[in-house]
Amino acid sequence: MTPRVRFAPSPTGDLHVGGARTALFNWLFARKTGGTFILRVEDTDGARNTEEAQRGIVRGLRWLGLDWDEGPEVGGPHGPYFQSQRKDIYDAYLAKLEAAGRVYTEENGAVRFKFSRTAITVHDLVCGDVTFAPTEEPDMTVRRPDGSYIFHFVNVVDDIEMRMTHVFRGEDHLSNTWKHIDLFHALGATPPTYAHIPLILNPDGSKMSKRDAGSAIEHSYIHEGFLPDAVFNYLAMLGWTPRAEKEVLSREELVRLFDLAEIHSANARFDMQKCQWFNAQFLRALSPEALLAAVRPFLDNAGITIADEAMAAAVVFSVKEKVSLLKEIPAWVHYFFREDYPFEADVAAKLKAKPENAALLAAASAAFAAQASWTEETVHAAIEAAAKEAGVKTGALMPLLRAALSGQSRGPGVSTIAHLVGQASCQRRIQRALDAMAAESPAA
RNA sequence: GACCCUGUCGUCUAACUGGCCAAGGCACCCGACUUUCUAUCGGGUUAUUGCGGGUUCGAAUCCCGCCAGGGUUGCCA
Repeated sequence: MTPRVRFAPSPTGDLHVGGARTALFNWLFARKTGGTFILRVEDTDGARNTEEAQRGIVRGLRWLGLDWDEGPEVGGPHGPYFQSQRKDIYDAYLAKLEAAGRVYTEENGAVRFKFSRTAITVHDLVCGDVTFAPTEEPDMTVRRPDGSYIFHFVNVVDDIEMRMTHVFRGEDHLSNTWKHIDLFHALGATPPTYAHIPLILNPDGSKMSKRDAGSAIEHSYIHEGFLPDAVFNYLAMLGWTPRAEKEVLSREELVRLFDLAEIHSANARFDMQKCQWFNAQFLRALSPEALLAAVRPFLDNAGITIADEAMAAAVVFSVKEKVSLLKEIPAWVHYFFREDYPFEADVAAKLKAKPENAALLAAASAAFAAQASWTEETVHAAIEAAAKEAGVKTGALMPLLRAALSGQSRGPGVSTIAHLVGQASCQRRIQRALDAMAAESPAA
């Protein structure tokens, strides 16, 4: 029997890291074993579910590349995949429970499931055998007075109906699993194989909830400029360590290495810095074109207009080792795309620091103007020659040129900047800097 | 409160079925290099493996107790 696993979110809010990680482990298992990954929307609580939340979850899963084989948008033989559309099925299963004498109706109409009140053992792939003593809890409500059904019931019914073989979910469900097993037995079905994976905690060890940093996929990752593969990689390693020499791994490598038995049983704390480190690693591995495509929304958002695609790709590529998040890139490259960039305070001060700076810049400008070929190498050579002729070290001229050409004190190599903005622009940029220096330093 | 899970450097984790100075990544600190850096290179600090007992020649690994964190205990999922 090929494995069938599912991710069953409730659309009450954004896709949460915990949920994303649960989906990811299910996906990894399915892809590893050649099984089927199903997405089922548990929207039985009409009062709390929203259409927008549901779309957000789908968006988040797609962004992470967690494609499902059955579920919303793709269909499948066991649909519908929205619990809100499966009432007839639940009614039928409730009738089974009735026939077996395992339910009773209260005065207000709510229906409760009679627990067997025997010891129940959960055979968990991560936690081992966990035995729960006969319960003293009140019987469990499975249907509300208004006819809608409760999570525990529909979850079990759908796992039976959708032929789930394994159920991998957060450890917060472990304590309730005996109820599900009780239900499976009452319905004459065999429970799936369970694996309860550890929860993700905040850095301080408290429970990570909706509003905590790093909790929402869309807000904390997509909008911040993370790469899907990087988040995928980091999430996979929260609670699991692949047996590999390295930890920066591709999706394919992660699938190949995945082993459910290696998942830890201790909760993991979320480390945003490590997550960003992963992102930096993946960022550097991107080609100029891929990097440009990824950063484009952030460039657009910063009001940067691109005229030359190849040049833009080379530009973002030149700063890829300076950043760890895509959203940081615009601040590093904006001056490449405009010539009215501001001179940062310390940069302006540096330019005016020495009276001879103007002459040095003018010399460099003249050297640039004389260039017949314009490659990074020839530009570099021209700068060195200009410095030598002026009697200063190359290291003295470089910072001045950087300041004049970019208005900033940080960035890619000066030759790279000069080469990318082009010969003509270099002339204009240096002249503009000279003008600014003259205007702001009447005394000199 | 009861029940369940867990407890190795700040953090994520290693350490074959008990056996070499408890290993690595991230973070941090220092140094070097460089035209800049949130880059790169080099080096380094941080753990009596939650605490206390016990078993053993030997325990992070096994047993007991305690403590701490998390979870569950809903007509939420």
